[in-house]
Amino acid sequence: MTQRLRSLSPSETEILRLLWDVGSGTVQAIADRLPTDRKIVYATVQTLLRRLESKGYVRHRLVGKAHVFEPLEGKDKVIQSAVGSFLQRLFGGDAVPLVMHLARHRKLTLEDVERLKKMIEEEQA
Amino acid sequence: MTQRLRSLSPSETEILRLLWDVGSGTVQAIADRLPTDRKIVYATVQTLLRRLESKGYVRHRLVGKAHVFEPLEGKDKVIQSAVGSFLQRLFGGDAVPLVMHLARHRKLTLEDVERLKKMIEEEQA
DNA sequence: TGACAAGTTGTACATTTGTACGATAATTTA
DNA sequence: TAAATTATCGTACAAATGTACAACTTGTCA
Repeated sequence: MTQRLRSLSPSETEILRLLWDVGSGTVQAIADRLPTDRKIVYATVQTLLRRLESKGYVRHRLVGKAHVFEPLEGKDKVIQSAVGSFLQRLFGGDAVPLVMHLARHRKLTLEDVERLKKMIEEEQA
Repeated sequence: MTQRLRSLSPSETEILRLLWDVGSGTVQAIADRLPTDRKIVYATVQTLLRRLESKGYVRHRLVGKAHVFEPLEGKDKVIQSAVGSFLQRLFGGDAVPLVMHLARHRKLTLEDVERLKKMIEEEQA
């Protein structure tokens, strides 16, 4: 019985994403990938990783003295839940206004949309 | 000097969205629009509206004994900021994986994408 | 072998968040 | 006009969040 996914705070989510990006890494490795304008210290990243671990999203193993963390929960599952609640909160669950917003603010190119279209056509087949 | 937008908590965002939907309304009116599975009482909605007011997102005027709340900040500005930080947190700022996710999970139809495409073409003109 | 560096652990703590009760005031109704 | 209703206001409070210091441990290098 896989224990219910506990909710992720924004900062935790941020850190978890960085971990997905690298696959696995030490506290230091994660801290290094923070955008330069994101000013939190090593110890804070460490705390967030600990919390992610206690919530069951990551685990670590020892490599020498260092803890190497790696994601546990499937990325897609986490994203689905995050996107779902975000969508609910801000748009009542409807994705359309969100993508319209993205388009209006030039976050999507024509090529992106072409790929998107292709993907949906395949899904339907 | 319009004071910096203070951050919105998830619950506050949820309530603010409902207020956008109705344009303006009393605490009761907002509470009534909550999805039935969202179990928070009148008093809680009231607190959230008060907090939204103290953060400068809404204001109220008296109509009889009741407080009628209405949004202050432009919806688009708030959405932009919310979407922006969400995107940053979960996808490092790139909108493409987000829409791909939506497509894969059938949150978007072909017609949606057509409209999207048209919109982008117009934007570019 | 003794000091330095790199890590971890325990702990802390102010703020924000989620949620709501009880008291009070005004309004309607019987 | 007394009772019921409807609202607000002040306040509360536990939990989650964001952020981080200080102490301890262990491996490494001079």
